[in-house]
Amino acid sequence: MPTVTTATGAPSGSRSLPHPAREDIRLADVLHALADPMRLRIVCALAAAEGELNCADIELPVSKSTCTHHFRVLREHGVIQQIYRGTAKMNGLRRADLEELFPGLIDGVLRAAGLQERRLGEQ
Amino acid sequence: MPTVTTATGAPSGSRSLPHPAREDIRLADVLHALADPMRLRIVCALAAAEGELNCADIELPVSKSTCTHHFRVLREHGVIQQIYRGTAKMNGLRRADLEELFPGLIDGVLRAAGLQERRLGEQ
DNA sequence: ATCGTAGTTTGACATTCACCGTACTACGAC
DNA sequence: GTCGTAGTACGGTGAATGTCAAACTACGAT
Repeated sequence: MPTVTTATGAPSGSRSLPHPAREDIRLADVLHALADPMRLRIVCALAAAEGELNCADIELPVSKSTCTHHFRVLREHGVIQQIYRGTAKMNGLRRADLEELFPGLIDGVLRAAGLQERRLGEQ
Repeated sequence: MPTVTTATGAPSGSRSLPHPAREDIRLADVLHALADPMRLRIVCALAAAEGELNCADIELPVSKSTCTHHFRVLREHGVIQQIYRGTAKMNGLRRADLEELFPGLIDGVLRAAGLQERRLGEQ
């Protein structure tokens, strides 16, 4: 048998990743996704790099599988979008969708994260 | 032996509740505290009522003990402050502290919650 | 002193979470 | 084809979470 069939029947060769539609994104889910230091770092890094980053560009003090886990949480809760680009997986903030649903929220969180880092770093 | 001694040695008759100092409040903790539909409702209610509310003023579809739990999470993570006033326990948002640490954050969350409620309610 | 009201505490339970290591898959380059 | 690299999937572990019911405590009113 070929090794190609995926459980979901999705075509192999264009690995697709499920993203919630904009209208299915919930505030509590977004907050939950952001309520983890690791994921907060990821989101800050994505925001800082205006464009897309691959997973390895953000070095985190956790294992590869844990890293995958955090990126998936962010994607499934609607905070980032991920697409395969060759062998890499590029990640980007869903700024437009989040801004439309919860205007100002992400910027507020990012700003708060920056302020806290400065405060704790210099103390 | 009298029944009055509390485990912590706190004087009975002025039941005291531990609150984190402002500088100990962490963004991830605040987001985590807000990342629950029940607690979001509590916070919205407290924000709407400019002053203090006792626990029972916010009716939630959960048991009394679960309610206690959620209020404690909010307090221990620095989102609300609670004080005993006779037989009632009054709750208030720690607006000033949060505003100083994370300016605009709470308002952003509250606004997002309002927008989402309107969006989901009318659809 | 007794009672009702408001909220706590405890213990339990099912679920979820963050984390890991190992085995695996998909892709590009050689 | 074969190999290396990037990331996934699986299985597991210990801790935290949201929930409840039942017994309890503190306070004010009667």
